[in-house]
Formats: sequence, structure tokens, C-alpha cells
Amino acid sequence: MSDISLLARNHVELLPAGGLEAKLKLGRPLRVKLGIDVTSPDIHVGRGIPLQRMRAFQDAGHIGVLIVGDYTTRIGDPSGRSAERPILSDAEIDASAKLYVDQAMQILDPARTEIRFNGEWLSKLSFADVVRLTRTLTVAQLLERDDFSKRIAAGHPVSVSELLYPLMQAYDSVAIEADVELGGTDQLYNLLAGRTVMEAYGLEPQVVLTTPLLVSFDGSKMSSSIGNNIPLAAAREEQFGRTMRIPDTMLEDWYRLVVEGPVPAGEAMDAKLALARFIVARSHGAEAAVEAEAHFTRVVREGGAPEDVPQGVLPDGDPIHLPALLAAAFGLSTSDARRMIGQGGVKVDGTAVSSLDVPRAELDGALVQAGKRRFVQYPPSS
RNA sequence: GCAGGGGUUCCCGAGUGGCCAAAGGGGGCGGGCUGUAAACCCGCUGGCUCAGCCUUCAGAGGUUCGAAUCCUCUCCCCUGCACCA
Repeated sequence: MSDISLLARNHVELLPAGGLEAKLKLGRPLRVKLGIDVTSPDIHVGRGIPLQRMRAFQDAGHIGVLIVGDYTTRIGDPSGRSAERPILSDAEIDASAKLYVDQAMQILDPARTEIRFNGEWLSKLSFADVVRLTRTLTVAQLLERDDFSKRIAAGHPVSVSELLYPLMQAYDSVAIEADVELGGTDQLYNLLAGRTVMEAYGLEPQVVLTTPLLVSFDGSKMSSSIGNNIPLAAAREEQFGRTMRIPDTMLEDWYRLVVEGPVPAGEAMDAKLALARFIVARSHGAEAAVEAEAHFTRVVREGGAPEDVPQGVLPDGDPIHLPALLAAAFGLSTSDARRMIGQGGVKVDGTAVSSLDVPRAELDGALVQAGKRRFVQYPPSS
């Protein structure tokens, strides 16, 4: 019925050995779980990789169960110290969850996806239930987690509530009776904790399948907080440009993990362009990919202005103080703008300017550029 | 609770009375080189119509001509000890 090598393509761990084969022999659609954190409503290409696995299971007739971690997010980090886990309002969480699901559907098959909010069951646990849950793991087991042990070794704080996160995630598997749980390799600990906890609750433990973390253009794993991400919700030009930033040496990994195919023969440049088109097309459609490439060619490769440059309005006065103008147009500080001018990064109609005050006539009807990518057009006064 | 050690600009991390808007690295930005990149080279990196001025070194007071640096209190973190019906 299902080809295991296809389902488990690119996996790093597939545990326990033979577990997936046994599950498939049950002859019913498997419940394949993937948990998502809704702290920021951002799925990026890297986080899309486990989703691609879920899609493969769906295509083979199984059910994808997407767990929205609304409750986990709602609790937040009680110490209030972590910027990564801000406490969000219910409305923010709901909005964020919706965006998240929309993005996930770029990759998933909606007809075979079940969306569940973990508040559904976590909010109903009594304190006694929570204590029962905590009995399923020991402190030593919790501290085994690399992340915790490293932070402790480095003298960084680990709050007790953080120790509960793996337990909450594990309980999700109990609640939905997961057959398989997917995740990045960074989730291995949590996924395995899910097995232990499921067993303690008298369930058949889930099979654990981890996928590699996608290394981004800066050489570290793709992450929203680092800012090296390519969000599935990002604009077409942005997705295209960010993809083109990856070094040629990463092409093989990206093709294997994202496209799930070989790198096309020929120039690295062409392969990268094709990759960028693939990513944009998946999120925005084939036509968007063509437009994004045209934009990239014009702005980045040829150094020209984009097709639709935002219109600006010149302030009163003559001459015009350029730092203030740039600050207003591009959201810079005037100090920043001054630096850019001083370094020859500001052009008016293609010519670098060096003076801080520019006669109004020179700006009237001019195209102003700051750096490579910031443009503003001032319409001629009549 | 007690005893030590800490909290520095986006991040890491120097600085322990003036030469400090604060070393160095990372990241980022601008320029150059180029096939997009990467690599490499140069420069910049708190704010302000900027040869000057203003606001920063957990927070609030204080000492001093002068404080990131000294003192007091507060908050937070770490380590050890103690507590643990």
C-alpha cells in the first residue's frame, strides 16, 4: 500500500526500528501528528519540511493531524523573561493560528488534514491530572535534553515551567492517539517523551520521524528569530531574493529537502533560479514565480529600479534636507541616512549625491535610491 | 534563608573614577569585486538639520568638579550551603 522509503524520505531518525512497518500493517489510515507553536504565525521553508512529510503520508491515504499549540502559547513563560515566548492575548493567538493553518495548507492536503487546538484537552486537566502526567517522566530524564543540559552547563536559567513543555506536547499525542509524530531533529527529545508518556497512559507508542533542519544562507539553521528565514507567507519578490542568497554549495541540500529531487544539470545559477521559482510557485502560484524572477533580474542583477516604486511626497522648503527626507521615506534614522549619503549609497536619478541639502528642483520628479533595494519616486510638481 | 558571583550598546564580550557613545568578535548596513550568491577588500554601525549637542552601561537614590566604574536600597540571574512535615 505505502512505500516506506517515500513516506520516510530524508528522515534522520525513524524510531523504533521496524515501527513504521508495523503501523502500516494495521491496514487503517494512520494518524500522523505535527505540533506547531503559534507564538509567531510564521511557517518558513525549513519548517515546511516536516509538513512535506505529512503531505506524503496524506497522499498515501493517511490522516495529518495538525496540533495548534494555542494552550501552550497561552500559558507563556511565567517568568516573563523569555522574549521568545511572549504571552499573547487570546485574539492574537487565534489570529495567529488561522494564519498558520492557511500557510500550512500551501503544502498539505486540506481534505486529509485534521486541525486540533491543544487547549481542547489541556485546559480540562485538573491539578491531579497534571501531577499524574508529571509522574510519567523523571527529572533526570527531562534534564537529559540537550537544550536543557547545555543551558544549565552554561549557567543559564531553566524555569520549571519549561520542563513542563515536553510533557504537554507528549500529552497531545495521548489525546489524539497519534500513530506517528513528525518533527525536526531538534524535536527528537520531545517526540520520544511522547512515546514514554503514551505508554504510561496505556497506548501504543507513536513512531517518531525526524527531518533535518534546513541550513539557511547564513550557515545556521533557518529560524524566524534569527531572520534568515523564507516565510511561506512572504511576498513573492522577498521569497525569491532570499532564496538567491543561499551559497551555491547549499543547492544540493535544498533540492534534496525542499524540492525532493536532484539538482538540475548545468550552471549553479540556473539551478538556484529554478529553486527560487519552485519556492515562490508553491506559495503564490506559477505566474507569481515568473513575476518574482523578472523583479529579481531587473533590481538585483541589472541594478535597476523595480516596476512599481512607491510614490513619495516632497516636504516644503528649498533646499530639501536629504537625511530627513530619507528618514521619512524609508523609516531610517537621520543618522543612518547621513551615513549612507557619506558612503555613496544614496542616488538621485542614478547619480550618487554627497551633499546633505539638495535643491528642490533636483528632487522634483526624481527617483531616489538608498542602498540597493530602497526606492522612492517623487512625482513632478505641476 | 545564608554566603559568594553576576546584570554593559542588536548578540557575545572587554572596560572597575576622567583619554567612554564605551575595546574585540559576531550580526547588520554602505561601497568595491562579481553570474545571483559565497569568498575577498574598504568603510560604517545610539539619537539629533551633526566640526556641536543630547540620551545610554538592570532600576531608584547618593558621593564627586567628573560615575558604566565608588556607596545605599530595589529587582532579576547563577553557584554553593541550608531547609525539605
